[in-house]
Amino acid sequence: MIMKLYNTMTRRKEEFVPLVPGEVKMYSCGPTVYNYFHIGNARPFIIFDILRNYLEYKGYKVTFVQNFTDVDDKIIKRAKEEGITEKEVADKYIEEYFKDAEGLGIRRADYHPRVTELISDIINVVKKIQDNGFAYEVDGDVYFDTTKYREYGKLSKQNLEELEAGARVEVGEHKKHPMDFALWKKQKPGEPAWESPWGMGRPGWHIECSAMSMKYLGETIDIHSGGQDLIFPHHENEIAQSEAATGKPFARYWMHNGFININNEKMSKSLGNFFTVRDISKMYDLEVVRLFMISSHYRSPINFSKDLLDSTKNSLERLYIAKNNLLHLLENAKDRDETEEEKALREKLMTHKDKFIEAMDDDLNTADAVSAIFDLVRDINSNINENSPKTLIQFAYDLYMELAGVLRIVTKKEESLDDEIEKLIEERQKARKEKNWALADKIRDDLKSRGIILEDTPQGVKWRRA
RNA sequence: GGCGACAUAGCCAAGUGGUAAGGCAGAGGACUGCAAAUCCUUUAUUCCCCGGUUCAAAUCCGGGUGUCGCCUCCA
Repeated sequence: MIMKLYNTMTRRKEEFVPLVPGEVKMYSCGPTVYNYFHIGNARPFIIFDILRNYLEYKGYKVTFVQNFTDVDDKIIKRAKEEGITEKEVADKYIEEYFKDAEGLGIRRADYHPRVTELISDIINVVKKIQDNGFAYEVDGDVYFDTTKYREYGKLSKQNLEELEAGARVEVGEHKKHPMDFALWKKQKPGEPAWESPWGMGRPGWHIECSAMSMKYLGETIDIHSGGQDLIFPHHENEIAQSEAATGKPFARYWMHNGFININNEKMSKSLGNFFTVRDISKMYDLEVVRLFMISSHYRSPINFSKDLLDSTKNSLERLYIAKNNLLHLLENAKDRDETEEEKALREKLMTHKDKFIEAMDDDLNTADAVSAIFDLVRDINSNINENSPKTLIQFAYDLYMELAGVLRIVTKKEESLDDEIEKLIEERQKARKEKNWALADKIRDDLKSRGIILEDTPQGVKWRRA
């Protein structure tokens, strides 16, 4: 079936048909690496990682690019504060990005370009724009001339006059129009700079994404994504620059995720409701955060709180218990032919996969996809037990892991126990055989206080971590 | 002023014309030596309010109300 995606450009769900059949080229705006990334940054990283996975699951060859902005005012400021170089700041937080991203189950992109590595490519794009008559230089700064680009505002559905009314013009800027923006910024004392046809300077903020997208994916790409706040001005400017440079459409589908609020308020440092993923990782397994993010639709605004994470943690627990039950059943399963009824069960379980795919095809409705997994889990729990044949258990397990794998949840393996605890469990089993319930319960309570929960099942004792 | 989003049970959240998914929390039951896990039952005559269209609306239209966001760095 054909997938539908909501395209910000047309404000409609559209059938997704890539430019080259079977191949998808996607670019997602990445972090400015001056700090640990926060829970709001995490949302697009997770969502578009899942989009990428799902497109691959559907059989597309996906090329995915996500940039690191490693030259920018915030990085320069940070470097000055800490008395280290801009590169050291960027290197550190790129490394930290990968740590947190891995915890969240986010795969690395095919390319993670850094601005400082592509300066000459960026300069070339700026030159092209200037050669095409869409940019002008004023004393070492190069600005994009928005009045020359007739379609300016097509993504955010604004026109120049309206924008002008709300615009703020900084003193000392030499722009011809308030909405013009810098492609190249003249060096200021003490700032990192590179040689260019306009003298020493550094790229403006928006140009890097245009240059990187073109370099790794070509002049027209399939999907460009990011947070809703990037629609204007960042993505609007990217479109203007790129199309002014190439004369070709820049991206065919624009996808934007909704914001995360804290108690219905925007997260900001001044309100003191700012959470980095690193902070959260100290209290929760980050897989909980991943499940939380995909439990609602990516375009809806969502609230974030500890209570919501606690609730999600319990949901995830249910999924893990189901997985581990299947593994446990598999260990001692009987080899025998399936009955007609059991064969019919396979069909029933497959209906959940259909629902899953239908949901994902509908503009990445992960909330519905997750509910399909819960439906599958319920059917598995109700119908598969210690009497089920091995082939059926394996089938259920594989199906479950296939769907969970697309979302990259329920990925962790069961850990092993240390010898001391193994011994206590054996001791308890012995006590139970002798009907020494007092001792058996005492051992169970002791283990519980050490974070090990025991369950007595028809196939013997099972354990899990609290 | 311009552009836009959201409002569904105690909480979270799908559904967007055909009679309210799923999760968490709670209650009752089955199972168990007792638990845990699991399963079953139960929790919205109703989807912010008021009109309208329709055989039929949470879903479409009009008008309100409330909350939030972008237009300035921002996911």
